[in-house]
Amino acid sequence: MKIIFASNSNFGLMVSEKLLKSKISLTKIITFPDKKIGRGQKKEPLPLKKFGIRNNIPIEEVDNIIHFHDVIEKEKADIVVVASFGLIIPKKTLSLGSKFINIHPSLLPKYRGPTPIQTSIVNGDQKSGVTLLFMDEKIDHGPIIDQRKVIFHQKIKYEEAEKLLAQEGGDLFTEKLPILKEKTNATPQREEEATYTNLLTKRSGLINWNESAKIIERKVRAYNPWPGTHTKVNCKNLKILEADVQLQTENCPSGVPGKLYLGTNNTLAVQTGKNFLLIKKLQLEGKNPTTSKEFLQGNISIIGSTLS
RNA sequence: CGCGGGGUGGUGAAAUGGUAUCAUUUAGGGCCCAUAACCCUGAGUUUCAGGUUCGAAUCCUGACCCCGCAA
Repeated sequence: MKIIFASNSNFGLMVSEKLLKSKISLTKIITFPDKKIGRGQKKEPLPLKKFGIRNNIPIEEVDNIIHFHDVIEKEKADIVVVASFGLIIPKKTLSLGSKFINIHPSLLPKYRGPTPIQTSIVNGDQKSGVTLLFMDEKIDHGPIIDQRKVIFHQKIKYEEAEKLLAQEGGDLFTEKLPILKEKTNATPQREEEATYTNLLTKRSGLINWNESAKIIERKVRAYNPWPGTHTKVNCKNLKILEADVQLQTENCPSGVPGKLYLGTNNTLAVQTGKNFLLIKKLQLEGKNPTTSKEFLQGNISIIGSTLS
């Protein structure tokens, strides 16, 4: 059976790794061409391409939907698996005869769109899941083959959630593969329950200190490593890598949101719209990541200034 | 050659040509019912290779490494 795997994300990479472990052989991987990346603008193959090379899976580098159409037309694969591919596949391509299966890291119809994992963490969901569905021309809209739930613990971070969901997604696909050949039952999504997620930008990670510490702390977990949660101190970029919420008692001093205090155990505490955010790990522009305790050993004078 | 910051005790930072300093750490001692608190004493550092200089962490050249932005 010919299976093509199309993805451009780390999630896709992890799913394909899981499939490899489950002895599912992919006929071809479709991913974006090498991009200029990092300092120095060196061209670097995307992780999924490297994965393909390592495991002797043919790669097709595709960066537009016309080229994608041609590849699908030529290959005549039985199944095309798509996991956060980044291009919207038109009906013309979907009706070429291959079965298009999407692995989406949320419990559809909740969290359609590009950032389901981040959104569920920001919303404080206790559980999420992964959905296997047939694709149609609308985004994350097709009939559902099956779903798996994944429990999110209290302090789950993006990368951990992504890994859990990718593994569960790989398992789910592996399990359903035998019946995908035949006529498969699939349940249409309940349209009235659909919610959508938005694309994140670098700006999404800019912290608004008027928000509550609870929300900011969730964003710290959801948005790292990208776009990262950042703020400015003395005109320099400061990334918040790890944080906690500290409840504010009534007799605690209360200042403008963004103001820095010395917290318990020599950590950095920031006044937010509601309660304090305890910064545990941070990174100043041009510097290595440090714990806030270490950071304060040489930067104690920062206490009292305000983040913006 | 996309733009930029940086490399100083184990860790985080000062010192911009003249005795390398501070915090933390660590060893020992003191105080105390007790302590991660407080006091005293000690330990430990300029990434590497050249160059300029009476003298370099500091200025110049080269190498290696780390990081922010942008993509």
